[in-house]
Amino acid sequence: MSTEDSSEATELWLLWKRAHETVRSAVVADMTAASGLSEAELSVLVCLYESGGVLRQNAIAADLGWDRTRLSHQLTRMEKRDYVTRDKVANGVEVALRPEGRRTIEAAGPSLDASTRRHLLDRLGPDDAAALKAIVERLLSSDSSR
Amino acid sequence: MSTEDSSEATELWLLWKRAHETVRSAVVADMTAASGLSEAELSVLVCLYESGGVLRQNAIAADLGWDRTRLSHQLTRMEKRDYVTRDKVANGVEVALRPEGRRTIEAAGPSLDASTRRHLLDRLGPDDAAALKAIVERLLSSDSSR
DNA sequence: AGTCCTCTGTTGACATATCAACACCGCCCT
DNA sequence: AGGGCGGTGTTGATATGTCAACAGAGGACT
Repeated sequence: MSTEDSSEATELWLLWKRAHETVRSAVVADMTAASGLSEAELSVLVCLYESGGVLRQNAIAADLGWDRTRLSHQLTRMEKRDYVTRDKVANGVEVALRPEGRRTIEAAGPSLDASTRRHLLDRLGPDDAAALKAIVERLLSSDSSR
Repeated sequence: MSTEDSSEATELWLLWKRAHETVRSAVVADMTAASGLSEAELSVLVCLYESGGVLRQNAIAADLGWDRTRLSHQLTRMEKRDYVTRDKVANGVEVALRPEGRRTIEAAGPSLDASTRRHLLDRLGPDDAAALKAIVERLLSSDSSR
């Protein structure tokens, strides 16, 4: 860095982005090696799995902070891979985890834990980890667009 | 959220990703409206601009945490839009900001400041902002892959 | 009934990201 | 010289994300 022209807000945003990108690429590389899942597939599968295996499409989008279009395309791809099914239901679409998807996400879980611990949790001390968690939770709860 | 199966590390990572995605989509929407720049173009232009307008391709990739391929494709697109030029130089390629790129990033700066302040800085208190900054800086400085 | 909303999801065109393979250059080594 | 080797960048195929336009269901209003 040299001229340092950004405002405080922009500077924080750029730093945050860079840190996020760094951790993300490391974790994604691990996950691709361990399970063959892409980041997007993993996000959707985790979301479904943690909610018991069935969710409205809309709920997934809200949960991940994705837009409708992106999720729609992603689910189309995941249907082809037998990870999920879609069923029309009153005023929406219900997405359900299929056995292949469940098997895959269950197999990927431990790798994900190890990877996130190595690239994120262990690099922060316990104090920073707790602080970061509190901060992102506050950020999410103050989000007007959800 | 319901069953809560993730480890502490995975849970923190998912929360962080979601918060990042939320802020990102809001900022990107603002920037697209204000300047027509995509997130990727903005990142590269900011990086170049803050370094005085000329950087080795490799340095940009390191600075942004991107991989070579991604940056190469991105620069190809940005050359077509007259934002930057590429020149072969001893052991690498030098990327330079062109007038069109400089003009665009200078015009976008204030919008970016306003947007990041609104969607990030103002949602954190001053304390949280300082804490987040310290955390990401520590994360970045402990990164072994750079 | 009809019309007008809003919410939800889809589609196709296009922008962007990723992966594997390749090309080039400078350096070290013998 | 000749032969590896690591660092740097490119290319094309493919996967993924974004945008604008559309489709359909249901609710509110007259």
